[in-house]
Amino acid sequence: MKTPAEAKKRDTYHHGDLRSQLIEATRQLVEEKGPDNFSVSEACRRAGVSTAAPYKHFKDKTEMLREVAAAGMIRQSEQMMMELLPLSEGSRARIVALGRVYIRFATTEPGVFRLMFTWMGETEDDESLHALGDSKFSVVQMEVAKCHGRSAVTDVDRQKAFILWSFVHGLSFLSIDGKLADDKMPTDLETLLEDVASRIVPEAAEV
Amino acid sequence: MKTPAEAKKRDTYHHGDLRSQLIEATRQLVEEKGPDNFSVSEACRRAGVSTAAPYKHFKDKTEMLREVAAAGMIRQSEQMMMELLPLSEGSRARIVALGRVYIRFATTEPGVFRLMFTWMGETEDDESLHALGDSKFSVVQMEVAKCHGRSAVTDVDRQKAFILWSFVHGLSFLSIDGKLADDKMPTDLETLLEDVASRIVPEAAEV
DNA sequence: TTACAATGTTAGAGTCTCTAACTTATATGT
DNA sequence: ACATATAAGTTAGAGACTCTAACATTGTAA
Repeated sequence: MKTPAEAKKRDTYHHGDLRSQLIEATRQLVEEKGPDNFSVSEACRRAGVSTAAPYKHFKDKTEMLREVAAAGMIRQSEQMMMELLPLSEGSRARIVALGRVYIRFATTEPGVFRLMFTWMGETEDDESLHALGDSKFSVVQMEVAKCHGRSAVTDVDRQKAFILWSFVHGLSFLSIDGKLADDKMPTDLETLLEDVASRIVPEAAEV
Repeated sequence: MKTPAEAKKRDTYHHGDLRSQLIEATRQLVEEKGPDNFSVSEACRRAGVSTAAPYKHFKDKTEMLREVAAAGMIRQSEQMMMELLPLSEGSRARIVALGRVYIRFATTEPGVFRLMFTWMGETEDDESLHALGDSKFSVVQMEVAKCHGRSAVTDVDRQKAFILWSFVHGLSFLSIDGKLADDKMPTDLETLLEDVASRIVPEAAEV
């Protein structure tokens, strides 16, 4: 008598993999409905458990969303590192690549991206999200330093990295808000990134 | 028998100024609790009316928040225009001023600022919010053109304005997320804005 | 194997959004 | 001035949601 739309009923009392499946359901829902319209109930329906089940694994709704946000942070970092691999050290192409991947993540997973920066301003958040963000910033700082042929990061590098980060961060939001539509922008994203990078960091480091 | 904490009871059946007072209560709550934790019920309590009253003035919760967001857009625009007044035409100081006010608004009213860009990505939003944002962008485009001694906006101006906007937009978010704390940034905001502006627009227009 | 810890369940309290039906004040037409 | 329509409140309540309490089932370890 199970409805077709209903998720497969378990034959075992215990789910076996509920925690991670709830996180995945949460991620999907955040993407589909937006971070605001996510409900624990619906995630439970997708995972095929009662609405009380999540509270054996998470303190509350916020903690579930925080898990998704943290996973997003890590996923974005990994993508950035991946893109860096084939590019030669100290080249400006690496700076451009970091920006490109940052924005690609935002446009590919706008819901999660928004979520990642939703609670940033709140005081009660744990440090882990901030730490994950800071580590990404450190990478950019390092790349800027290397573009100048330095192995240690100076204040100038920090400032330049911050400018680049702000630009890319803002561009990401404007993109998912539809401001990067073709009729708004004269040039494409790649040209834009190149343009900005060229104004901040030198062409190549003198070895 | 009225509790002291309770809002003053009306002697008239009709409130008289409910719509605007609900908007103001909403604005305050968005600022105090954040856009996510706002509830219509609490706004009603503040305004001293029943929880059904708002629905005579607004379609739903979203429409109330949208009003606050739109008012924020306008307020921010006004502040930007205000700051522009005493500065001479075509000077780069005007560009810097626009950025400074943009960020000042974000840090002064972080709740409303977040709210303004919360629904931007959603498809069902009406055009008014986008239109308000676009008009601000147009101002920046004009200022960039004037810095180059042009009276009409070219594609180059558009692109430069977009870069500036992205930067300032991202910087605003990073600021309210605590990334602009003293220990993170070597220089102050004003220096940073000057630095960026100098990389995008020329010092002064040749008349 | 027997007790305990982990992980499910149902029931329900409390909150929220929004609608329906009703009530009161205000505005309008003659 | 008076009747009446409309605007703007009210209470009651449906339906959804978060989270807790108490109970049920399963896995694990002494």
